[in-house]
Amino acid sequence: MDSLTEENYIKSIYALSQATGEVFVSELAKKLNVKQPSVNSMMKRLASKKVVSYAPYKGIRLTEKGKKEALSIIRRHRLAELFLVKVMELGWEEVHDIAEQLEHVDSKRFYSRMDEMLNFPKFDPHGEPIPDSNGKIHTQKRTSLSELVEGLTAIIAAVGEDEKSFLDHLNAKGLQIGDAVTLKKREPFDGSVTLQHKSKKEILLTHQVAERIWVE
Amino acid sequence: MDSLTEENYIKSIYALSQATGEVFVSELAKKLNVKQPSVNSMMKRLASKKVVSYAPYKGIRLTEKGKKEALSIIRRHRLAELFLVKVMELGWEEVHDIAEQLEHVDSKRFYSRMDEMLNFPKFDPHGEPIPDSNGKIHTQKRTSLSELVEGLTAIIAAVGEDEKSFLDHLNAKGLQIGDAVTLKKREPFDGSVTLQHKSKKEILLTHQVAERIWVE
DNA sequence: TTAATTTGTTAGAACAGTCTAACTTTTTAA
DNA sequence: TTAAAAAGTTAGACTGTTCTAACAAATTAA
Ligand SMILES: [Mn+2]
Ligand SMILES: [Mn+2]
Ligand SMILES: [Mn+2]
Ligand SMILES: [Mn+2]
Repeated sequence: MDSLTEENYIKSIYALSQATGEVFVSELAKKLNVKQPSVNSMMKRLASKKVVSYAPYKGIRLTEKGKKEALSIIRRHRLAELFLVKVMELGWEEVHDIAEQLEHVDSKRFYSRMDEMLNFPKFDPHGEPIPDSNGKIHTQKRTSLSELVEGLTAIIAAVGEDEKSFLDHLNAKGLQIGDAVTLKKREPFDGSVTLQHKSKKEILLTHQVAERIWVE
Repeated sequence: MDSLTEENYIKSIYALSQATGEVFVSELAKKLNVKQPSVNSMMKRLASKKVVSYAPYKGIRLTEKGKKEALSIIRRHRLAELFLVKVMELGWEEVHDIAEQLEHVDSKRFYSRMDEMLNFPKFDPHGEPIPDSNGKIHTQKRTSLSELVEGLTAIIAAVGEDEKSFLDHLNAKGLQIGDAVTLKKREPFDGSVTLQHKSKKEILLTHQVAERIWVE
């Protein structure tokens, strides 16, 4: 079994290596708020556990075993988030921090009951896919609001971040998963976008925000 | 804030010092499955945090601050157990181990939602009282089945243990909180008791089991 | 009331996880 | 293509938690 600390490293390695298949020590250190030598010694440990493969001065990659573990942690995190929203009626902006803790609870029963109560859900409250119990995850590629063609209407499918401050911002703008929005105008100067929302209101988002909203 | 390890020490000190107000190093060591010197150094740490008061070779006692912290942990544990039974429909025999983990989750919202969903409950699934959010707990003294007068009928109010093996045994005997039982006979030789149960069945319990069942 | 036993303490080591300082390798830019 | 900057590594120290070995105090039994 992995310690809480090891689980957090594994999860971060998975997240940061999504694009290229590998992460660098410096990136991991920044993400986890530790110094590089800490990452270094943890990589030795995880390599000896066959969770990552890594050669000095080269990028870090998860092994098959490591990927399995990562997906299992992500599954627990996302199931927990959805449970907190659907069953416990907490806001989508407040569940991430609690799920960071619940994901480390060691109990098959706890998670299988969540899964049942939620009727084997496929997406978390932020639109992220929930890996199934075998670690299968279907990642469909989505368009970001920052690249949606002007004049088109699309449905908000996911948000690329679940930090409270970002979600508070979306709450303030009145945007939620599932909402239909029409892209009225994109400013060429700064990439900010004006949306027509079902609420009739016009909503202005900066590029920084728009690029974190995925539509279908 | 206390670490998980510190919280577990505090909870055990509270439990073991219930009767006399103090615990001994040897008792704590046994309960926590550590050696005496480990307890010793943790007591120094907790004393410096003003959580316990303790002088070398004397018993260990919680300070007022320590008692508050203990009751807060116990509240979280028991709320979690009840939540797991009532909301998540797990069995009373399987919730203790999960609650051992959930009690360390740091989130007021998580626990206040549980409290609301359960309608501010007073007892956990094993009949133990749940301290309120100010740390008030009402401990009523109860009679053990091992000292109930022959011929009398009483209601099972609580069980003095929540280990899976013990509760599995009660499940097998068909006993639950709230059940009415009549004490038919107590064997003078070994203290075992025969009960008349609402299910019509006669149930035989050893003294060891009977003394852990509290009735009103 | 002395001796044996039990209980508690100190000293010192170990492991997980982190850090700083110093050094090496790789990458980037002049 | 060399020099500066960035990234990675090693060594060594520190904290939290635990252990074993050795010793001291308190309790119990002879
Ligand atoms: Mn999250
Ligand atoms: Mn999420
Ligand atoms: Mn319990
Ligand atoms: Mn209980």
